[in-house]
Amino acid sequence: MPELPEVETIAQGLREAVGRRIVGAEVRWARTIAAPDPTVFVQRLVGRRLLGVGRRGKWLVIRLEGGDHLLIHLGMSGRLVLEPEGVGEERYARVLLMLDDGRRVRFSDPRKFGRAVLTVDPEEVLEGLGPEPLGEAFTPERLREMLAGRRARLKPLLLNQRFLAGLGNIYTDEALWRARVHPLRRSDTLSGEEVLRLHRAIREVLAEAIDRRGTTLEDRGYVGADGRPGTFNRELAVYGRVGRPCPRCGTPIERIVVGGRGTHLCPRCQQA
DNA sequence: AAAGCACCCTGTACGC
DNA sequence: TGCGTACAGGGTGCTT
Repeated sequence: MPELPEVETIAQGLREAVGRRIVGAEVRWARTIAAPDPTVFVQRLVGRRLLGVGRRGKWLVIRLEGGDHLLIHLGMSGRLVLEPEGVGEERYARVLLMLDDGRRVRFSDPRKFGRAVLTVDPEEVLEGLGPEPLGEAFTPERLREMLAGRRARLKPLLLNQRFLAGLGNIYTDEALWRARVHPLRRSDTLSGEEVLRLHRAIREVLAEAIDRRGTTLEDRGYVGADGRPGTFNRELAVYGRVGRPCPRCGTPIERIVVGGRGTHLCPRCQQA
């Protein structure tokens, strides 16, 4: 699933197309377009030049000439690929943007959970998001305050985009493992030392994953905008590694369900 | 505020 | 071989 590092990787790849003009657009699955109406969506895109590509949490923010912003959330199975001219059709293509150099931006999404929004005011979509985990404002002290003001279990809290923007199931489990805290720990019970470890773990795991261009699991197919897979899966300590030894202590990794989400942990390193 | 659940989707795994 | 069913998962919305 595309989480912060995957979306960041895609944003970087998409910057390749900055300066190009959209000469055509096609919506093949109307519900992928959250707003405006798909017909209006296409009308407003065509003729616009791409001015910049950014990211906020798991949202991709594409700034367009004329003041519009194309926001894209990849959901679970979304891919955004900048493809050269002459590439064949793809079964799961939901939205296509034709560029003036012949290339196309293809938004593919087998499970149809992804969404695109065209808006002049991105804040309208993004304002509810929590802080950027890699941003300057996300300090250990800030995290301490955030955690102290809540009393939820860590795992669902870290997955909550209104609390912190960008973590998904993979990096939440990896960060908790690195910090050596249990996913069921209540947020307001962490010691100062544990908060520091968690803060550091979140930032390090995300930064390393960006360096590796994200995580591509064998059974799922995330790829960057250039079509290349990420390699952070080689660094995963717990996610999808049930029964395999903890890289730190050798204890077999366990899987529990928290808030309906599969959750991976080392029962020895991460004591409840 | 926290937590549980249904829902949106479909590929895959699994039992028969 | 093929069918039915459960499940995964990000996010939203509703209910308790």
